[in-house]
Amino acid sequence: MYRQPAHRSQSAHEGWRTPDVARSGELEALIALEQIGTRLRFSRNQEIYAQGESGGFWCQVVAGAVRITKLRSDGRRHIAEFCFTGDAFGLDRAAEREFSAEAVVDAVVMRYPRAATERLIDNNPVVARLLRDMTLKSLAAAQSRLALLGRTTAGERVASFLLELSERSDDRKRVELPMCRCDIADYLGLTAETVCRELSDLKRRKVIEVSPHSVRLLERFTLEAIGDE
Amino acid sequence: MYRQPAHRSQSAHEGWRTPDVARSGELEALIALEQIGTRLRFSRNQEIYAQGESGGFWCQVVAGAVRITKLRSDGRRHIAEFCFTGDAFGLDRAAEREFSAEAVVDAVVMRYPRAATERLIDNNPVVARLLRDMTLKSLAAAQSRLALLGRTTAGERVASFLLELSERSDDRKRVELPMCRCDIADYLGLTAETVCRELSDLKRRKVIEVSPHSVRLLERFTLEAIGDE
DNA sequence: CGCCAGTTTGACCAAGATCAACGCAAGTGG
DNA sequence: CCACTTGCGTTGATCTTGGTCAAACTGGCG
Repeated sequence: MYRQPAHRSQSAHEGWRTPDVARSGELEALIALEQIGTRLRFSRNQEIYAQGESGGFWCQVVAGAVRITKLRSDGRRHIAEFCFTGDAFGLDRAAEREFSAEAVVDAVVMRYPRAATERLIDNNPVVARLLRDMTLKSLAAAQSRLALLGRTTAGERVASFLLELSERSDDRKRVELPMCRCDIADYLGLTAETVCRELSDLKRRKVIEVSPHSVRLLERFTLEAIGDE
Repeated sequence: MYRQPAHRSQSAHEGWRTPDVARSGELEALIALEQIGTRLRFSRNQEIYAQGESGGFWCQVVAGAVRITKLRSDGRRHIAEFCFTGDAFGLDRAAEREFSAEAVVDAVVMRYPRAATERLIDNNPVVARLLRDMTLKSLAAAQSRLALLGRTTAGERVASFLLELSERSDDRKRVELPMCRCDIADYLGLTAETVCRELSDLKRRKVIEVSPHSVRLLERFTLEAIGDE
């Protein structure tokens, strides 16, 4: 999995970097993309786009966190994805949005119009590759989450959620939880109460320390044993 | 969702067609792709590629059905996807395969080497677009399945599974089930027994008729009511 | 200080898993 | 051709996990 560098810039380019050596033309591609994009600011719980809207653009998180959610007619909510700095979202090209996107905390987002992006793609293979890599990354993430939701216990889900966040954290031992418990629950297919209980259980077993918006990982190894199994 | 034409050819191009008018250069793109591909035949339950292998190629189903599975160390299995005629699979470009692919029934598959595909992509925007469309389609499918696995009851899962298959079936009222009950169970995150019970329940309520490898939809409307809700 | 949203904990309940038995059709070998 | 096996499918009885409901707690913030 792609790791964030320890020192982050606030540049809109953040997250575009690939682990391998940059290919020729990549910088130009990034500049071209930045030129068609708009930088936007959203406050906590503000909607970025809504389920059912037409999707004339896609986005990338510059700072903060975004949740991609689906609300069912009976009120049940599902969170498909949490997006952090560097993550792209809203790439799908369906006629209308299947999901809505909301800021979990105050966030900065680059928004790219789809039509202009298409033109760039057709004229610049490097842009095409960037976009495809991002899409493939989303696909891989979605598929590994499918395996998680399909066949795992509540404990396993919570453990691998913490590990997933810690992979993306600056400090491997400390995980920030910008979202509330019911967001986590809707992401993991559990209830907020069960998430609480599993966190408390891990706390009782001295695997983690818990506070409402952050967790300290005391025994990563134990967590991994729970999460993989 | 994209519907199969009523009359199918056995051409490797099957499934490439898009609902809108073909873009210029599309035929050339398809021919170029076909030239780098190999046509392969697999028998029931035969492995197409294995979890952990290096993924130097991607595939497309020409005939039959393929399941994309992940086996966990403790024996629990998860099926990420069933692929039918026209579906692409193994697109991800990770160092090694996260999932394995197996023929559900005897199947014909086109296999495309990744390196040659990359060259085509860089030289031909139409090929790039085709590949990206397929990837986006897989992504959309994975995300809507996430919502399904996250927050639904056994009955809802079975109902929407039947509807999903009927969307892709020639005869809207008759669904073929090439896979066994435990495949369905591993796909829906249930047990084979629960799948059976839900099917029996729908049968009892005269919504469907069931035989081991096919289902007749008597009351599609009821099924939709169960599936959406 | 008191309020409020979010978190935590407990008691109870139900959906679905597990375990077990049986049915049934397609091989297989004598 | 018929016993026997084998792999699925179906059904029932019981148990467990996690959901539901309710109440107490906590930390920010006006």
